Amino acid sequence: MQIKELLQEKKIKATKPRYKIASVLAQSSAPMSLDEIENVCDDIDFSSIYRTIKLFLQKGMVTEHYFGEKKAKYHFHNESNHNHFIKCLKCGKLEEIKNVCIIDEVNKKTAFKIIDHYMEFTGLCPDCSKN
Amino acid sequence: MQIKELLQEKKIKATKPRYKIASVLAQSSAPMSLDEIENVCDDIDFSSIYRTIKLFLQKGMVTEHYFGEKKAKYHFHNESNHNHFIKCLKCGKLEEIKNVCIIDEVNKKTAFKIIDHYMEFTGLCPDCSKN
DNA sequence: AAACTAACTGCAAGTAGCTTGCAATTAGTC
DNA sequence: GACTAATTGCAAGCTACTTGCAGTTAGTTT
Repeated sequence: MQIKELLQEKKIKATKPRYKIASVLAQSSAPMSLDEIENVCDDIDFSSIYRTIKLFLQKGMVTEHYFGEKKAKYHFHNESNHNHFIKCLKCGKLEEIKNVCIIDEVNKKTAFKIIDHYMEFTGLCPDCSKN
Repeated sequence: MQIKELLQEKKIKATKPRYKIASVLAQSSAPMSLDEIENVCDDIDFSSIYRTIKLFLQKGMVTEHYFGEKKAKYHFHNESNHNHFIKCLKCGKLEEIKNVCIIDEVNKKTAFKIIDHYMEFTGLCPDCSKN
């Protein structure tokens, strides 16, 4: 789906900053922090990036994660992307894990009504486990 | 295991602040933030709590988590505790999920060598899903 | 297509949650 | 009980957001 149509669908006024931030996030396979977005969009003020991301979060366009760090990272949300990542202890690389589903098992173990979930795995990527 | 013996085993000088912080964490089933610890240990300076927690982290006595928040929470680590939590969207209550294991499945899906993992589920606890 | 206006942006100042330097204090050894 | 290296409290500093406000802009109305 094109960014323009997505913003229309979500009833978000399509300003230049929003268009650019959405494009950058949509094209990044790895979750990005606010200042990583700022580095790419150096013509946009940090506070505007911050407010745009908050808006995208409310609209369900991005998800927010803390990969064992105090800095939040944001990931463009779509059907094919299920928000399970694995992070390399050595180089910090984040990679998505697809088709892993544990919801049914968790549902059996708890009386909570599960609405969302998030998993984080840490290890060594193939390159780092060699050396 | 007694706190005193644990500190000895980890070769940590058993000062009063450390003893108290370890006791508080060991007795709490829910992960605690630094200022939640400070509220209970109001005679201990915040910076000492901070440094003690960093030490406990290095020694593998506690684990650090961000439950979709920018504030870190710390959880006493032991064999019976496997670090999978579920958080109520409405009241924020955190509850531990036991005996959920997905590591084998993730191992099949990725070339990473998995060293640690962490899962977070969000939903409504039984009380909150009633109202 | 120019005027209108409600929403958005940049700038600057403010806050929360950590993080560190240093002098006074203390646990564990001698 | 004296010694000393490690730990603590205090205060200052830093990082990552967060907010108020006046100028600007997208989308509608004329």
